[in-house]
Amino acid sequence: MELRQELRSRGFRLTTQRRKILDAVDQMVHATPDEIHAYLEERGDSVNVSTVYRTLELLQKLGLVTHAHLGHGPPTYHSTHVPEHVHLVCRTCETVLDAEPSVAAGMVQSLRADHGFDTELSHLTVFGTCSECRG
Amino acid sequence: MELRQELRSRGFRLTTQRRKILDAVDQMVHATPDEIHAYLEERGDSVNVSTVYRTLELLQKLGLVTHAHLGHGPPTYHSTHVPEHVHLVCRTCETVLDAEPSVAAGMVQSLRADHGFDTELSHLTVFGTCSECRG
DNA sequence: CTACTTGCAAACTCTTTGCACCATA
DNA sequence: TATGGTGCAAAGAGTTTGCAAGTAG
Repeated sequence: MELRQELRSRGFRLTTQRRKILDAVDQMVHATPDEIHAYLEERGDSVNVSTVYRTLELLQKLGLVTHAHLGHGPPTYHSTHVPEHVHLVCRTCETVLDAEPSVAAGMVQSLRADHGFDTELSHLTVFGTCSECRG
Repeated sequence: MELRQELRSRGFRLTTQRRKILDAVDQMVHATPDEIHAYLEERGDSVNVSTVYRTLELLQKLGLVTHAHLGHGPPTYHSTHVPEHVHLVCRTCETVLDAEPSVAAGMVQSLRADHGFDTELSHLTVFGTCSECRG
């Protein structure tokens, strides 16, 4: 199990809570800390909120999850098992769509060439209006 | 004065606070509500925090300011007088750079063509690593 | 056993809201 | 002077932290 190894190799312990939280992130695809907490609660796998926050930070340090900011609210986490993608957030209906990283290829190149800036694609959120809401 | 007209035409009043807050946003270029509040405080132009929040929301509705999310924290406001630009945020040193909207032209086209998605460029924040931090 | 983890509760930060008083038009 | 606006204080979300008790290794 990947989780166990990542943890042990850095002196951390594998606990029930850590396994449950990583499972939840894997299954939920896009989830905020609160949503993860609620999800586990529902399934009777109650884990304290502080533990959820501490664990997400740890899993992120281990490279097993990442997060993106999909608007005003709390950050959204996803498993790094899910293929990398760009988030499109509609500011009218709040819907979140995923797009292939390739759409941003040109921008990534320009930013590297013109600004020496190395873009983190999995963290990219594009705000705008979706086709539905453009009418 | 643009502000007065925008307000009056929709039945709002021009108050000292509203003028001060818009001035602050114009001058600070990138600022969170708290920073705006602190900035005014320092200059002896004390305005209550709730008024700062209420006013920013109003100014945004009037199209005089916009905001972007530059990370975990509160949203960052800027005057719409400032030319439209894309934000580059370094996740290592937290620095915020601005880039010309043209870097994203390709992405905007792809998203429109492939997803019918209309990108709001002034709201675009790209996370990554700046040249300094790449070493 | 021992050090790492968790749960709990309290503290904090950011933001919103209700209400009496104030000021613009 | 009639609304609309402000300040204040309190209430709320979301997140962090200190500490005693629990548990993996």
